Amino acid sequence: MDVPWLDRIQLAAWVRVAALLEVLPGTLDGQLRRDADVTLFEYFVLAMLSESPSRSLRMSELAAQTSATLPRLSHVVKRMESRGLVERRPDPDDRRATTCVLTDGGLARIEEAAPGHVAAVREHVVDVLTPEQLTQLTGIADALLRSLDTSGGMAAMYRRYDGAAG
Amino acid sequence: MDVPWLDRIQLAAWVRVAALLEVLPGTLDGQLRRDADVTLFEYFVLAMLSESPSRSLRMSELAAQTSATLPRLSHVVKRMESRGLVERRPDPDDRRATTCVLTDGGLARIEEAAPGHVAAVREHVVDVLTPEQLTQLTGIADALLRSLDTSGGMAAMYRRYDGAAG
DNA sequence: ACCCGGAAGTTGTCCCTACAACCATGTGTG
DNA sequence: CACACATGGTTGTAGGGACAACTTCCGGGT
Repeated sequence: MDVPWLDRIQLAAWVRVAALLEVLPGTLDGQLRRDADVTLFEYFVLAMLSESPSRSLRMSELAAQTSATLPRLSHVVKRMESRGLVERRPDPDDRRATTCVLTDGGLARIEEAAPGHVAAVREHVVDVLTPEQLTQLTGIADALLRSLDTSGGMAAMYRRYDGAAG
Repeated sequence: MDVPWLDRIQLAAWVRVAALLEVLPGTLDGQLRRDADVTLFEYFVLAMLSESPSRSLRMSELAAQTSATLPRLSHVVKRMESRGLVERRPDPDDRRATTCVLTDGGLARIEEAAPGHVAAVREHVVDVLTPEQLTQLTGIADALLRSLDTSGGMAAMYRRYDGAAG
């Protein structure tokens, strides 16, 4: 464990990234909670389901697409089910599996939440960067995710959103 | 609230950032918890204190430097105090204020934790990017933080770490 | 047919965070 | 001096996430 310390340039980058990690999620999460009574993570769940042709996904796949662990997703989906946003039904083919289905109420909720969320993402992320920085950011995030995602689980998720640096 | 939806390039960037926000904190936090029994946030607290000349900071300033709210910091510091990592003492000048002091045990703890943490930051962030990307990232994070930090509180924090894009 | 390993989910528990309410002290203004 | 208001901080509580244990089920080998 004999690792060289970070130099000035590296430290400058890391400190800013760390601050970002601390602040950005809270900002977006707060907006969604206040305006649509949904967590940022719950929003992702709704989004992934709504973009599925069948409006449904298996729990394990949903977990992969939202970068979450299965236990966490299970808890969240249970709460969402009690609020009528999704439904869980056992898969007849594989009786271990559970399919998570987006309800009409859930669809309505995300359609209601989307404009405000997009506005927040624009305000705090997209619109404060130049187009050049945006493509740089895509490349950077790609590199970081590859090093984090050893199991390759979430490759499927963002591969669908295949921008300039896909 | 009539906001244009994100185009392909913007969406590609945002989806990757969102995934990063979900995964990176957990990775770094997990490493510190396992190897040093400290939270990522607690590590920052120790780091900010250890870099202060007096090894102490007022709560409000410590909160600003760690991008945290005061209630959160208060809870965390209380727990850390019970573990002997820091001490709290009232400020004689302003009797509302509380000064947080790093103990010898706290200093030992962060010195013990630092190598592993730096290794993780290198492995997952610094070393997977080219030097060019690293300076790009600094500029990007700077722009984002400026838009998030309306109160200007954390400017003080990362201004100290003044790299190429300072 | 049986057994064993692994995959899919669920549940329980503990810790952490956000939010709001609250207390105490300082500061400015008439 | 008295008042209102702001500042610094703590506490209570409710809710979300991490981790580990457990159940059920599939599949391959013998």
